[in-house]
Amino acid sequence: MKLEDAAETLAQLGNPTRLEVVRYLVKAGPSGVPVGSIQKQLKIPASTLTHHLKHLKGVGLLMQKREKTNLWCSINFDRLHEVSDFLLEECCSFSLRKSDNAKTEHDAA
Amino acid sequence: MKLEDAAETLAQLGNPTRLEVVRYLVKAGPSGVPVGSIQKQLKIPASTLTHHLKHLKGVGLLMQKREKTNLWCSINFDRLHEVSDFLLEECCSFSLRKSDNAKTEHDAA
DNA sequence: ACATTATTTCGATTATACTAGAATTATTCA
DNA sequence: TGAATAATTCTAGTATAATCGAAATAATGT
Repeated sequence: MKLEDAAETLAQLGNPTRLEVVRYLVKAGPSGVPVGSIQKQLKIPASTLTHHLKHLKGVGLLMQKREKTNLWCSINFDRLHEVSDFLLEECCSFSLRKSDNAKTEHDAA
Repeated sequence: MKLEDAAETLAQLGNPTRLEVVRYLVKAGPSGVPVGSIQKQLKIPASTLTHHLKHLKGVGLLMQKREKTNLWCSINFDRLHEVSDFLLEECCSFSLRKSDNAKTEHDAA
């Protein structure tokens, strides 16, 4: 995952309303929920919700499929994994040596 | 970790310049690097860098300690873990069913 | 076609973020 | 004290984001 993509995805997750939506969708599982259910449950005005869903879809975190009058929303779990992996990849090489202060490998150029 | 805190932290990580700084600091390891080194390496104007460092410090991702004329910056690995854990916690209950997820009929309209 | 329900677009307001040059402050060392 | 280096504050221009009501569109069932 490229840094720019990771940053963009993290930025979209970094909004309390959207993160709440994401959490709700994760709990809903792979089958997802209709837009209207999200709206009623989380009490987000319809136009505001559409706005945020567009953002989430834009970074590939949200998948949608229409069924009758409802538009079902579900989380792209793979994408969510990619992002958290991006953060973990960066720090896991040092996470096992958190107390190791002896080694210094900063390159000053 | 509270949703609001996670959102705020993710928002700070969701800026390309800051994420680049974070990546650089992670690579530098626990001992960290002076502000000036970050500035030269990543070619970020000093005032811009200070601005971003303030943000990262504000959400507890950055630790600083002065030594002589240099202000050494290092990543708070625990904090970084907390954030990625927040994302993982939300999706790990479904992470074993990723193939289900991939199979869902999602039209990329 | 018409009514019903679901969702989106429009539009306007308000707020916050990014950027970076110039001036300033802070720290150390001779 | 004065010079040198390091980092921050000040300031201002520019851009992007969040919010949500009202109107419009889409899809379905009768």
